[in-house]
Amino acid sequence: MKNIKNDERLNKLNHSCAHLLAQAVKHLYKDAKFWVGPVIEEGFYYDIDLGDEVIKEEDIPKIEKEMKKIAKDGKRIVRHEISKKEALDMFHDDPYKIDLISRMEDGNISCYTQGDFTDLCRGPHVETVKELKHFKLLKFSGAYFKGDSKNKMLQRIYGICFETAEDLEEHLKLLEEAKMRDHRKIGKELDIFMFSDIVGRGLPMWLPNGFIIRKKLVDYITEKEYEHGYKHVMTPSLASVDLYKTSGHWDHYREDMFPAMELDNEAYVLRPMNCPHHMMMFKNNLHSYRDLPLRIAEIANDFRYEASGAVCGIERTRAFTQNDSHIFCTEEQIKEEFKAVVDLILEVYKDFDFTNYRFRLSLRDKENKDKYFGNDELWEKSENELREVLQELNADFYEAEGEAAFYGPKLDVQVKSAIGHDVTLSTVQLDYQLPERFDLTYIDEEGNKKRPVVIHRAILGSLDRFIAFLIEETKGVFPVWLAPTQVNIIPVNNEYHLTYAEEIKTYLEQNHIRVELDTKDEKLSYKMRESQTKKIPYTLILGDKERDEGSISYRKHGSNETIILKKEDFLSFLKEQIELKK
RNA sequence: GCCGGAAUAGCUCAAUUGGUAGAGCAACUGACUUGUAAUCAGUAGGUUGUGGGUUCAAGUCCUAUUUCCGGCACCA
Repeated sequence: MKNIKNDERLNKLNHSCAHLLAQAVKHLYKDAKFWVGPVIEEGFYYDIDLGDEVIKEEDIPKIEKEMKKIAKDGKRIVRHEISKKEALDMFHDDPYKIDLISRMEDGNISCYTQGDFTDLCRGPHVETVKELKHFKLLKFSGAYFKGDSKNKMLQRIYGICFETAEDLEEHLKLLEEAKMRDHRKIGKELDIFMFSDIVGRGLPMWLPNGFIIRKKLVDYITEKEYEHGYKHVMTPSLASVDLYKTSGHWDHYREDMFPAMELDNEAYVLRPMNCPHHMMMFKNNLHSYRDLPLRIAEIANDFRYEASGAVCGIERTRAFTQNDSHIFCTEEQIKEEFKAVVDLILEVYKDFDFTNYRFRLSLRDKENKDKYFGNDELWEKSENELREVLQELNADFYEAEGEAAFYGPKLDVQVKSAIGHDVTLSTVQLDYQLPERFDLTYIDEEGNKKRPVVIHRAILGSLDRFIAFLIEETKGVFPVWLAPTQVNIIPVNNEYHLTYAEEIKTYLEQNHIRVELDTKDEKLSYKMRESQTKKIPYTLILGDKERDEGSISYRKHGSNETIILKKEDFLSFLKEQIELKK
């Protein structure tokens, strides 16, 4: 999909189109006041204050029509520079513009005028509105002023503009195709998971197909972690409120936890994360510096009372499973351990053929320091440490302020979902705070008590979200080792070939292949179609020929080719693909 | 949580201005006995998310509520 922001010409077109949108809205809503209308990767938007009015679905075509009308009229877009005082005069009755202007420096304030509409803007813009021919308004919604939920909600309209009709059409087609990849759609079609109103919002139930995928992923990552020196543990899905008061989570996230279960003298909560349990596990022993790094891992169920508007399929749920780990190490070991985690992430992504991801160095918001534990010095230090490691790894990354955890900075691995959500798949976090709060210590070479550092990390992140992404990347065509059904057998004729088909089924089953035999009284082509739409990796056709020579003929999903192999050769061919990930 | 929208058969969707809820696929039954993406015929399937209300009459209008969808905010 085209990134509008990265293309100079498209950038101009879309920015100008945002002005065109504003002008059209001004024609239709006399009292409209405008906040900002930036270009984004997906096109542009404009945030508008319509007083008590809100944009409705039926308003969008009207606005679009007015935009076309103005564009056809073909006014020139004229730039003029004004002083700060002139700007303040010009927009004296517009609190939004005054807000912007007051934060600008005198001398380089520019405006753009097209016909009866003038907007404060840096530019650049296209020459005339006539150039804005191939645009579409895509969606609309409320959006908080300055992105703060304490502020008033403005009306936001999204759109996109292209140079040619073909480009626009192509883009709209891609958007449609992306919807077909939506994990919620495929998850339903392939019976991977389900939801139920009466079970509750955001609580996924994994159907047999989904369970196999989860189990295989758990086996995979557990084995991999053993290879990398992790020790797996198991801890309960709830804990006393005191535990979270100690960790600080109670103060920070109380509202986002399921409410406490209060008993006579006790109070428990469903756990929203596993760090505190693992901290206590570390504290269970006296540790020598020789024990470090200690890598405790768990496939852990967690529960978060996510805001109703945040819940999204299995991408964001209220009950989920983390592939979590806490690495307890000395300060000297941070870099090495951090690097090892990044290497592990890369290794895993390679196994899944993931290439569309970006590293994000998530830093604290310097304007809002009270949101975070710890002092400036420690934050500077840990942020620098992560940055240095990334540089040493030659990793391509971007920095994002305000994305850190309250206890430390993070390296997040960001991916885009089919419908365009920017989500975190994997994360590595550096933490000096929880060891302090839990008073964790180890004994160093000189026999002194020292404070360890904790690296929090999740590779598959939450299994749920990981599977959501996996579904969208593969379009439901899972690699053989993960596919719920690996082989589907279709006898040419039930009367003559069923016995042989059953024989092959047993043979494969005894060799741990997940196999189905389709005995339905339907045409071969009908069954082949079903086998393909269910996205089963291999479909076997067994008839006279195969029975007589003890062979199988298979067709790989998505291919038209039929290949005949001895059953033993087919088995080793399958095994090869399955073993690859172990 | 906030703004907007939606909810009809297992699934995907129809149903003029309020006037007897339909289709395709799936399921089931029967016929056909088939070599690589849909064989034919029949049967069954619904308190239109839920609760109130308006009306002679509500899938359709009003209201509350639940869930879902598009964004915003949030994301340990």
